Amino acid sequence: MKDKIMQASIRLFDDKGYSETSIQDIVDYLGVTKGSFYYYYKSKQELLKDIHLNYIEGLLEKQEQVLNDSSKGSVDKLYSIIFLVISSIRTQRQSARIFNREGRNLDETHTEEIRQKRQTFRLGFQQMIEEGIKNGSFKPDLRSDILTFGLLGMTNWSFYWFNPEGELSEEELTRIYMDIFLYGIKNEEDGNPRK
Amino acid sequence: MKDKIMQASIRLFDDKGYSETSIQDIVDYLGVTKGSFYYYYKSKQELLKDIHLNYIEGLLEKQEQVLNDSSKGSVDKLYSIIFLVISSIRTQRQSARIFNREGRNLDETHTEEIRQKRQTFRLGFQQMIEEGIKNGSFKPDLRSDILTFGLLGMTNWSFYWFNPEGELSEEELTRIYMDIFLYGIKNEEDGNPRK
Amino acid sequence: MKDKIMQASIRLFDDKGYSETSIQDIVDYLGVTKGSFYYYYKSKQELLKDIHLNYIEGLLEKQEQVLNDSSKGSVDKLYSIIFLVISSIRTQRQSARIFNREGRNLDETHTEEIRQKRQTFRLGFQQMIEEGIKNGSFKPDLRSDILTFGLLGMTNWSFYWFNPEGELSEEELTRIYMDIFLYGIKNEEDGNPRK
Amino acid sequence: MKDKIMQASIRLFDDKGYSETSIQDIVDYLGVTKGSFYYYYKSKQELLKDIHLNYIEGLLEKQEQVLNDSSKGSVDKLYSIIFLVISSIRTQRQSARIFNREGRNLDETHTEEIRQKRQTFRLGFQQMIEEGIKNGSFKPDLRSDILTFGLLGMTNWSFYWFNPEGELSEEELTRIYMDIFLYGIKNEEDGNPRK
DNA sequence: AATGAATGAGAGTTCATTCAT
DNA sequence: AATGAATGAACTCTCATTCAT
Repeated sequence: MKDKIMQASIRLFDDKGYSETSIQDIVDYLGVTKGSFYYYYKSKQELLKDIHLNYIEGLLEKQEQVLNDSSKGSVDKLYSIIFLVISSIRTQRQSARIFNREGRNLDETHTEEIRQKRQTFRLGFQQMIEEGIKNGSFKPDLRSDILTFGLLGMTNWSFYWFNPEGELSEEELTRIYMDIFLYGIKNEEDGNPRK
Repeated sequence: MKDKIMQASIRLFDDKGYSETSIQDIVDYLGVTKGSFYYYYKSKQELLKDIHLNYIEGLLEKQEQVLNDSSKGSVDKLYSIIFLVISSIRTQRQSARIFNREGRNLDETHTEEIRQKRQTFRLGFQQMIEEGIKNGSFKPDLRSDILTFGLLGMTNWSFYWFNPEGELSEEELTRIYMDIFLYGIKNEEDGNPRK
Repeated sequence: MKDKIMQASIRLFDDKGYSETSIQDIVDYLGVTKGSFYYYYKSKQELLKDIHLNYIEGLLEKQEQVLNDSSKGSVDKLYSIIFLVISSIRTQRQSARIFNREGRNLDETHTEEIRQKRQTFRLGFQQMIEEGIKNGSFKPDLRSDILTFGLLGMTNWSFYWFNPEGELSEEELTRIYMDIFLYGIKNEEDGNPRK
Repeated sequence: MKDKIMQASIRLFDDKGYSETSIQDIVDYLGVTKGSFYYYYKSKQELLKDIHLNYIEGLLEKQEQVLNDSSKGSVDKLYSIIFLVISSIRTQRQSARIFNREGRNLDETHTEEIRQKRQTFRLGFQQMIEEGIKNGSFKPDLRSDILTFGLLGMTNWSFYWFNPEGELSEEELTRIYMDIFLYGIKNEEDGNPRK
């Protein structure tokens, strides 16, 4: 039941927003009563916190696996992490959007906890890029911090438009992103190089 | 007064969220009473709609100027639009974040209107890229739609981390984004090309 | 209106108890709506606090007048304070009972404030008795503190049984209490003194 | 277990109040579950009723012993009953306070039963005083009813301030009360008799 | 142009109680 | 003898909105 409540809430929070979704909405959706909700969750806040933790901890775990995979080079790791995010759209889109939009509604205690895990993810990404720079995979003069923000912006934005059931597969999208990031979009053979 | 209400609301909506900000919060902030608010705005909704329209229409206008500037090549236009967005962070950050987060709270009538203007902006961007492909500035095999989403994701995300008062100027950030997008991050001189 | 709410609440709180009286009960009694209540009072707590302060401050004021009246001897002052309390039963019975029963439901901040004023009243009483001992009106070996508690117990208890509309007037009750306290109940002329 | 529930409840009801104490509070305090509570008590009401009956019946029993002790004169009986109440503060303070504060929360059926026993106690007290008047121990012109209310007020109030572990023993307090009641506080040797 | 009083619907939460196991 | 899941009614409080002035 506790899990059913969370699943329903994720759907509704993503759809209408955390504040706009009432406990009544959630329990109506499940055909139970408000008392039931409060049997499993101390408050609406706690539910939101659980959704956040669930999401970010899952993401961190998967990221770690990629980063610690010594069989992969930097380019492969980059691919894997981007793919990791993109492929999570299918299963985690709603959680991810809640994660990115509703953090403000967490209370102070959890805001900080979540903020730190979010940062851990970003810094893990960034370190991987710095490694790639050191080992010569990536250009030497890159701003790894900004590049990280840029990559995350690009992938995170995908949660708002990419449809994994559509014409483009997750692998293809990841490939396209990689091509852009690795080689750029400038046509060097147009006779007006670096115009 | 009407404008003062909007400015206060933008600040508060960005800070706490639309639903979490009460009319009382707004009028307290200004030291007036609720009656005043309703003298100028029919409803909270209408205020939100005005904030949305204000933002997107300003953006569209500026975009048009760039797109219609026949003195600029595709690369320059790309630079200008990215710079347009980045430099709006200083003056429009709060509006932009509200625009990207609170659209859900518009009523059906305005949802559609805003959605279309948002799309107009995106398609304008996309067309510019397609032109660049046609005229040989950009690589021929690019997916202009996805590239547009990617670029927008990158720039829009900047609203959440970039500090225009910080060590990095708006021009520098735009330059860095351009370098990444135009030439990529792969180090081709590492002896292991396209590893 | 604010005052009407307080008067209604005093009646209801005394009748059913603070916790057992809902805001709904109060506004139903007055034929208004819950919103009205919260227009005048920030919370149910605040209302309770106001009732407490109203009561104890009124009492302290009247006590001060008696204590500062230099035309009165100690016995007269004793009479006056007892009469003060007894005669307040007619107009303040409900407030007094709330004051004595519901202090627990105040929040910490106000608990302390009220506790101090309550103590001020008691210590004022006690000092008056000590004066009477010093000036020879009362017996020299009395425990003024315990006597004060005893007197207060006796008078406060009256709020639960004395009916000012009944056969006994306020003056008569005060007189009876005075007689007991001044001269005791023991019949010294019974041939078996101090049996 | 049933008794442990009652003991825990007495502590909590006295501390926070009947309405403010939830069944959950009680069972948490004991480390059991709500089901257990309802195995032993039909309802929260029933528990409150049991606490009331327990208290008043114990008191009545002890009172009866005193009243029926033909070896005691009226003054001794008075002493014994006051001592009975004062000494019950140590063991029964919490029950007594609940008894005096929470009667309102009993349902109609039990309100009446309790009211009658409470009255029986008071009338027993009063009769004893009337006997003392008849047999010449007490002054002939006393209002026994009011005197009884006064005595009870004085002793009952002690439940809110007297600390049996403090500097004053139960015997001493009773003695002080007796002195006041028997002989009064007026100093007859001050040269201004009955001033 | 602005106020202050009032509304009414709905929010999150608590809680005594029931019942199958 | 005791549990844990579930209920449903009631509770305090919030808030967008209205309207006479």
